[in-house]
Amino acid sequence: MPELPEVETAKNGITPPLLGKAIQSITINRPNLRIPFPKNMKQSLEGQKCINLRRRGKYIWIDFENNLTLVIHLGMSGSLTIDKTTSSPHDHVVFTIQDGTTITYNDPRRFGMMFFVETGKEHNHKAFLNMGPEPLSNDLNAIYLIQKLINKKSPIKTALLDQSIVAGIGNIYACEALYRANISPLRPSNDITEEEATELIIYIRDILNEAIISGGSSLRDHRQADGTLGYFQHTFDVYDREGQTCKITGDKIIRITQSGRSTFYCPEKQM
DNA sequence: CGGGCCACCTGGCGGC
DNA sequence: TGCCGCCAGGTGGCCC
Repeated sequence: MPELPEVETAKNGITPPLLGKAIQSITINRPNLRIPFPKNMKQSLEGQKCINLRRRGKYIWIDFENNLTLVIHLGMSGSLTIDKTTSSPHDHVVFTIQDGTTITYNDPRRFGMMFFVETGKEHNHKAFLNMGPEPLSNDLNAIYLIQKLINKKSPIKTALLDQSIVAGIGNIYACEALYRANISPLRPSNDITEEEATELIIYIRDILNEAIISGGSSLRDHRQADGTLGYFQHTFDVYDREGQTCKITGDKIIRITQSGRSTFYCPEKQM
C-alpha cells in the first residue's frame, strides 16, 4: 500500500484502538520481514502503554511509556488491520490490546520492517538521519528544493522518489504531481526553475492531502485498518493509465521506465 | 559520490 | 486449463 497518504491513513486507523492503551500480548509468526524482528520485541512491548503515534515519511512511529519507539514500515504490500476476521499465511504479527482489540500486520512480499529506536533519538537512526523534509510541512519550500536539485542531472521524477530530497513521495504521487504541474518526468532536475518548484510543491501538497482525505489509494485490494477501501485510485490522472486519454489534452498517456520503475505521463501536457 | 541495476519476496494477470 | 513471463505503492547494497 504505502506512500505517504497510505501510511498516514494506516497510522490514523490504528490510533483510536491503540493510543493510551497497553499492549496485552504480541504474537510473532516468523523470524523476520525484510530484516529480523527485534529479538526483544515481544518482551519490550507487552504491558507497555502506547502514548503517541507519529509518521515520518513512509514510516509509522509508535511511542511507548518505556521510552521505546516501535518503527513500522509497510514495504510494498504491508497493511495493518483492526480486529481482522479472516487469517492469512501472511499475517506476520498480531498485537492484542488490553481490551482485546487486535491489530494485525499482514505483508505478502515481506518488504516491510519493524525496529526500535529510543524515543527522542529517532533521527540518529540511519533510516531518518538523511531523510528530507515532510512535504506537508513548511520545511519543504522552493528555495530548499531548488538547492537540492541544482546539482542533479538525473530526471525530476527520479529526484522526487529520493527520500533524502523529500520524504514520503512514491511512484504514484510523483507521477501525479508532475502531471498536475505540467512538468515532464524526463526533465533534468537542474533544469527546474524556482517558479516551477513553487508550483510543484503546491501540487505535491494538494495531491497528498486529497489522497489522505480519500483514505489513500487501494491498489491490489489493499484496505484501510478498518477494512474499508481507500478510493483515491479512482482519481488518478496518469498512474496506471497507459494508453488511456489525458483528461486535459485528449492525448494518450504514455508509460516509460525510469530507474527501473514505471512512469506515466502525458507528453502533450507535460513539457 | 552519484546513479543505475539488481535483489529482496509473493501473487495476480495477460498471453500463448 | 496451465504454465510463464512480466509487473507491482520500497529500500538499500553493490558496482561503475
